[in-house]
Amino acid sequence: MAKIRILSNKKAAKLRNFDSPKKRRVKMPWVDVEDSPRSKRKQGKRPSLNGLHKTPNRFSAPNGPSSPSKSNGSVDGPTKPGKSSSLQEQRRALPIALGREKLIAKIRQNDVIVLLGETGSGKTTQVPQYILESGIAGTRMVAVTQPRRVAATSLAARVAAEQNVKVGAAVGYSVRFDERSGPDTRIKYLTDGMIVRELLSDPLLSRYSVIIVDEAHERTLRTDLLLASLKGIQKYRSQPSDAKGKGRASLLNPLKIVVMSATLDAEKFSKFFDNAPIEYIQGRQHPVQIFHSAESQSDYLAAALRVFFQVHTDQGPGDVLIFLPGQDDIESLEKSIRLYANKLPHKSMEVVICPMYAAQAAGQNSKVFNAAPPNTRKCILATNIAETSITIPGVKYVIDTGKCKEKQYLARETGGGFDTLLTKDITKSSANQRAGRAGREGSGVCFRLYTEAAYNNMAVSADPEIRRCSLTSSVLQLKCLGQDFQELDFMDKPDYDSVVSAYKSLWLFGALNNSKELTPTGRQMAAFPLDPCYARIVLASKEYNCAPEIVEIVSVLSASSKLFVDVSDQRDSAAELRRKFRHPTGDHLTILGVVKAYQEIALAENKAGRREWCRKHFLNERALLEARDIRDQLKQTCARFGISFDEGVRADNNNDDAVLKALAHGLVQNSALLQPDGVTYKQTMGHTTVKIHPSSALSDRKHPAIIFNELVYTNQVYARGVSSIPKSFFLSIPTLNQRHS
DNA sequence: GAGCACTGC
Repeated sequence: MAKIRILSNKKAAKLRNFDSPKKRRVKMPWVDVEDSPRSKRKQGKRPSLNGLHKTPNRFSAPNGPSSPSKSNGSVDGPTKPGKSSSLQEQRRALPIALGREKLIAKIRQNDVIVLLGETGSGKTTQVPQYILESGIAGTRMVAVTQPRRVAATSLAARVAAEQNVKVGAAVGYSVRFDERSGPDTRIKYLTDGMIVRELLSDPLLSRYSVIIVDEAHERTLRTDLLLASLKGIQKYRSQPSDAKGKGRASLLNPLKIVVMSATLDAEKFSKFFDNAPIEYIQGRQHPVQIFHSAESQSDYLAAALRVFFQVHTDQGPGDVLIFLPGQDDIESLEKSIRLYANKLPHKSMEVVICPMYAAQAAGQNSKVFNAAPPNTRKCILATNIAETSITIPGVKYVIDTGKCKEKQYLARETGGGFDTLLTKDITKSSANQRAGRAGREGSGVCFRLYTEAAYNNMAVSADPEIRRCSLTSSVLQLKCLGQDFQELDFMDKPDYDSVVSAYKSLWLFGALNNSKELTPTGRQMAAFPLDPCYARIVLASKEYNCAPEIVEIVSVLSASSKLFVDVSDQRDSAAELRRKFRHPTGDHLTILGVVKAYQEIALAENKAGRREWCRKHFLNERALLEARDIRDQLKQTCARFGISFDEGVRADNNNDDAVLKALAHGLVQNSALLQPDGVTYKQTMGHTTVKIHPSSALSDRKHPAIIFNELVYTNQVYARGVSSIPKSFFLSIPTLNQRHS
């Protein structure tokens, strides 16, 4: 069966035309593809092609070239200086250089300014240097925060080169696992998570005289937390010394804040900082011509397929980037494009399809970064990964479905909440960012598979993370600063239920006592760079004497990449190979088994051998390596609290019970009991009925009681990362009845 | 019977 997606109007399942005031008609030489035998349609899922052949697509004319404005995590400005060309010349040629003196004056006069700069304006590399060169920073440091690590490190490298110093000297960076800064460092690029960590040990950020918050429009939870804290810190540091009976504040320079953002929501930042002045910096992005669909598309996959071949057959050279919401759409579109590409006349250009999403195995997407061979067009099918984190060379055409998947935390008054992961319409800011991907190297074209009216109706930017995430970790961090989350002045108020559910979780962990005060346990938990529930598990492992095992497991769970890679066409053989790692109690001990096996291989094999072993077993080595770094970091924190690693991970499995008991301590809220139907489970705390996710080692078995890492609602509520525990374990865990002093 | 993207002294 062909897969038909109905989005809005069932009757509109027939594909509509693209219409244009300019009557821009495009011929579709591939119309005969519709004549492919029906039998072939059965092979694999792919979009409905209803009406595909009937009328040519037409796009409405753009409102002239557009220069999308959201900047991305990569280095602003030219990034490949010729060996001999002068970096200083390049600096002077940047759009921002013209306004240098004015900008310096503005920053000198104001405690806060909001800086709007388009991609390519050079704001992220130049403003810190201007501040330093003008002497505004005094003797302290300039911090530049970034949401992503790669951005922080590559920006530092660029600016160090411009200053003609080594990274770690006058210009440095600080990201997790990697710090390059020293006593001489004056400009420091760091992740927003890192500066929030610094806040915990230095609540006034006394090492800095200027904080530049870059990419503020992304509104990560940590950026919002930082902005809220900065407001208070700034007030405190500008007080006269006797105002609060403490002299300490006056010893510090007043703090200057520069908020850098995309153009769309600058007013909001300005208002938040008492109407701080807004400065605008012209960008230098190549023009991107934008076409909107004349009518809304009920089937974005079919529409994307049509438009791709339209571009492929009618337009000049240049790679095509198609934005899709998720892996299944990518795989399905890949099959369709492959099928129809084979039916093109021989003289046409070849098509190389590059799927791109985060769960891919290492190296699976390497061809995307190589230039396409002669007479070949790359077609990149990507999720949001290509929107900000990865820049793909050669892209001239963007096809934007207007959809993405977004995680949203649904807090409940009882029993904790769960995440939803649903396909949603993108935002204006995201749409502009996607279009901008066509103009990285030259002028480009973006085809939007939605109407101009739909674009105008989009939200300006995504709901800030503070309204979409669990707040448990942030509430705990603020508690360590002696602050209560709900008393802080945030740009957007968090959802009340989320705050309540965060406090409740922390109380259940014993991190807060009955008076909502931080306990010693809570302070210890906050010291771990972990989700609070995992931090609780690590602390519990001391009691049960299984810290080595727990830390291995928690490290893998905390790694950003998934341990098991998914190659959907080899799903069966992958499952077969994984069976030998499968532990009867479930996913947690299965992970431990994989880590142990990898460590044995690591002793016996060289780098290539290890990589081959991972590939053969469908394991993501990147996840294992990242987990190793996390483990080493966690061991250091453990050492501070007397958690011992002397015995190491036991070779036999007779510590399994202890491991499961420790896990249960952090996952109290994530537990469920088998229902009489023998398929679904009911939360022990809360009323949600859940199923075990099919990727779990336990999915095809029945267990009276389970604990799990997370609940995600996609088309059902699934428990992921599941282990079976004896019901009696619940008795040993702190529950609602237990009081904390 | 199925997985948007980031991040942490």
